[in-house]
Amino acid sequence: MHQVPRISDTEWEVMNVLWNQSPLSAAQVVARLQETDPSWHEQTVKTLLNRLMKKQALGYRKEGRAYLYQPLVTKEDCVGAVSESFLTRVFGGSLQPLLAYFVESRKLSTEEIAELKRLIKGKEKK
Amino acid sequence: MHQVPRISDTEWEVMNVLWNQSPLSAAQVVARLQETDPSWHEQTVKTLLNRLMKKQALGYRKEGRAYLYQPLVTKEDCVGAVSESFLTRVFGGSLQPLLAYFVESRKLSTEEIAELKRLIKGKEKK
DNA sequence: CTTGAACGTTTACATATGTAATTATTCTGT
DNA sequence: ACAGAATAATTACATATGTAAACGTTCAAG
Repeated sequence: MHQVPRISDTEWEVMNVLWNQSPLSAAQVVARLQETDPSWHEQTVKTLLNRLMKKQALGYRKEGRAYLYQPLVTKEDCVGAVSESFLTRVFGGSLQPLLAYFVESRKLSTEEIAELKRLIKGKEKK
Repeated sequence: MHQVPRISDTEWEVMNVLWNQSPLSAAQVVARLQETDPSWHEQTVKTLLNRLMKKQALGYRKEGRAYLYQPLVTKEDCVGAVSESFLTRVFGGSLQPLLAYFVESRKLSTEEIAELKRLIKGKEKK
């Protein structure tokens, strides 16, 4: 588990695109983001890409005129870091209250419940 | 579910103290925080209390020379807001991956597993 | 009454974040 | 070779955040 840079809310959206597929050019990243939210501004995305490079969260290779960006940190590592912090801050570090909260928080489909049971069964085995 | 102000990481620590017990004076809040982390600085806490008041997250009543602070927002509302944002940002809004991640992330005691099953059973009923 | 402790208020300051505009560079077509 | 389009780099700027110091006020003890 490597140490990961702190990634802000909007930066997460950019990273999510690149974790989903990479490498991508800036224009492609912009296009992906605009698919779900047309209000994304080209320059804003460029700024975020640059900041993420400074943080060593992204790298790039030149491809003609454009850069192709790609993650230097895994999503798993970042999810781990931010989840840990979330768990600590909001639920005092105790897993049970967190799980209770989310399980209670919304409807779960029958399949989701089945899946969850399966997961728990897996833990039990150990 | 009221709208809640955005509460930063360090502000959460202060709010947690006051959600746990209130009203408390600034000095008492400082003391509580220092119990778990002696590096808390008096002035830092005062600043955070002030910012939280500006945000309408805290209120106070005068008690002689000192203020007694108390939350104006419930922990439930704040947990709801930040959990929603976390779920969206990190797990694309899907509950199942989040639950899977946390269930897998660490050991669960037998009791915790039992408790979890109970929760799930409760959901099933509906 | 004066002084210091206790408490709140104001000011400080670097870094982070959201959101871009402006500028520089470079490929590409004419 | 030059102009325009596409990119990246630089600069901008308000607000948020972490972390306090400095200042003002007031109560309490001498």
